[in-house]
Amino acid sequence: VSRQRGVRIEDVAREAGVSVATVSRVVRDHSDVRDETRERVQEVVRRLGYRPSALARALVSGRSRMIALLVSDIANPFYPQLAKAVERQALQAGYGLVICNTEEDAEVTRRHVERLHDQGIDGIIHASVGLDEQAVLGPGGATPVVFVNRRPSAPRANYIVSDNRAGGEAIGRHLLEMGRTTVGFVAGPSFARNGLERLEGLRLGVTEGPRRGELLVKGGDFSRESGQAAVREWVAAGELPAAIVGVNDSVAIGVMEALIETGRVIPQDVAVAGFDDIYLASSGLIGLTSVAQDIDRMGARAVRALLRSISDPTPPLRAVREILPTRLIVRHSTNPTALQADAVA
Amino acid sequence: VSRQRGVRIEDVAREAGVSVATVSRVVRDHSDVRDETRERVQEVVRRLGYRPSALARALVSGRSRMIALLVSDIANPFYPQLAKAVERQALQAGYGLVICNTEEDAEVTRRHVERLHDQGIDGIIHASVGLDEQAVLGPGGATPVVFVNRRPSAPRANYIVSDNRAGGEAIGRHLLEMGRTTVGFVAGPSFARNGLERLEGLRLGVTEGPRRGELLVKGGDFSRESGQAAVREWVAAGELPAAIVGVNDSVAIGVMEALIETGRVIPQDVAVAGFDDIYLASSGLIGLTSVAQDIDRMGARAVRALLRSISDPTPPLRAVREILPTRLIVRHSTNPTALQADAVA
DNA sequence: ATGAAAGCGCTAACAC
DNA sequence: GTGTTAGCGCTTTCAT
Repeated sequence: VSRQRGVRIEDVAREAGVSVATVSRVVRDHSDVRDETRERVQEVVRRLGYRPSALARALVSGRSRMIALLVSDIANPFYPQLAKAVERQALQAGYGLVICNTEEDAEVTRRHVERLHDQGIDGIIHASVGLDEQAVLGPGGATPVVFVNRRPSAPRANYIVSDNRAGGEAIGRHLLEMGRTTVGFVAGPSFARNGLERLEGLRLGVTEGPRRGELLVKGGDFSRESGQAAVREWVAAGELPAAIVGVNDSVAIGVMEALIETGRVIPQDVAVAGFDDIYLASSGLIGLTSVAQDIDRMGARAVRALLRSISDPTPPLRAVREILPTRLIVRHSTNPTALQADAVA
Repeated sequence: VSRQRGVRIEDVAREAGVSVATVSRVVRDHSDVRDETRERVQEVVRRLGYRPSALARALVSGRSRMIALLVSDIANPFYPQLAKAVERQALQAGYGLVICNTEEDAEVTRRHVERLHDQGIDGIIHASVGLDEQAVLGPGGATPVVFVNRRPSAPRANYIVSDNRAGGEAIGRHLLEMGRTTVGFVAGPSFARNGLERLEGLRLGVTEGPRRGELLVKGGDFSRESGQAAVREWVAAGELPAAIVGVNDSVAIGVMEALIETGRVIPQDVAVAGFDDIYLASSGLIGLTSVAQDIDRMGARAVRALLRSISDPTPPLRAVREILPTRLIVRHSTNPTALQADAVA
């Protein structure tokens, strides 16, 4: 009936002349096994090529050693980098990683979470929480969740996010320094807190600093298209700002595209900046000024925090709440004299 | 001892006044259940919020309803798109998807495959087979594998790839038509068959057509950096071709970067083209001529083929071998008169 | 230090 | 149609 009639623990036990309990102890590095016995068992394990069934282990132990990463859209260049960081850290801790696309849809998230729960997932890292916060926090109540990238609204939830506010402020001040007094912001959807925080910071930088500027905001999502659309609307209305900031680099690239298309020169006519510092931002073809996040650190810390709350079943007294520093990378799109490739400010 | 003391099938059975077997039949939509009984059980299932444990099911049935997608590097923009296509199709069939980064490293692949096997994975789609072909085909011998994107060397393996040869040929002919007679190709690693096929096709298009050109080849990998390096070497040697083709779009973008950096104008001085037609190729900032693959179809077919060979344990008489058509998308990087955004040739 | 035995939650014969 | 039962492969008390 079974499909993978491989070597079972029982086979090892028989061959080594010990009980299954002893074999189990050996393969799990449990102490309380005489060295001689241990070596004999290990030899048999090697010889027979025994591999414990993760399935059976998970069933009996209640731990699958699998965690999940939820992202809105893996095709958004920011997420693959995060995914790699998370995978690396997870594998190192002996955990497998499942990546799920939520498509910013609470129902899709709910289905994923349900399936993951059925599969005995040990924990979830959600990088794109939005309308689906309840879907991930609610049902599998017991399953630990750590939010990254976007801050959740639940008061006791764990999160590790970047200092988007400081990043926005840095961009704002930088733009003023470059002599731009009207600054446009192409925002993200209102359910994404990182976008709101970026706007908040930008507003601070533009309107509260020693020099003052004016801030124009247009709604959008995280796509190139919404960057293009915003520019076209501004152009049509005859009120194109002297600088435009996208809620992320994709949007900023869309902004650049539409500007070029309408004959503007970047940055002479309009300066452009974004957030995330995706790999392509540094390309000589684009040279986009951007606020870089420490993705590796975010991923690594998230995994650590998650594994901690998995192994410690008691609800911790205080939730994990970390805000990682960001740094502004100034490139050609805001400063024509910036080094072609990479100038760190 | 157990962690998720949820509702068990036994609870449902007791509450509904039937045996666990009957409940099992109902939740699996098995026939041979009286309508009245079925409804009563369903009501209890709903009321108690019973969800079958995928773990227990997998253990006893030998099917985890999980498949894996292996890619060399999820940060390469081609793969996320493929991953989405595969995920969509898998979910629709009731399967979960695990994505693993092989880093082009056979040992990494081996570890992934081992872990997946331990977890009872039902099948594997490998999108980046290279030196790790044995690692994925060998040990879990029983686990079905379908290769996509890169063709495997094993004679009886299943694969679904694009017609890279035809794509290369199309680029070659197009470049000759645009008056370029010396064409450079920045190749991929020799273990990646898609790269070899692209070169083969390009050679055909450049040297065998009605018009003749000269082909120069430089080694590289699939990264932007190798595109840059190739250009720099050609420049240093004073033998920069009139057109350069990258083994993929990332390489082509690297080529463009280095050309710009050395003061060349694209396409007047040097025309550039690539493969994959990643999302960014169509950007007005880049406008890269590229050979597009039908990624959605590739993903969908791969999943279907995989699920077929999962459900039919008998080794099929003939392996699945499909070659999907590609199409050349001409943009500004080879044809200055091409429409800014998207011109399909 | 080691073994025996009781499950983990479910499916699949096989009986009725 | 429905119930009984024997596992799937392992971990984990509890004895010894």
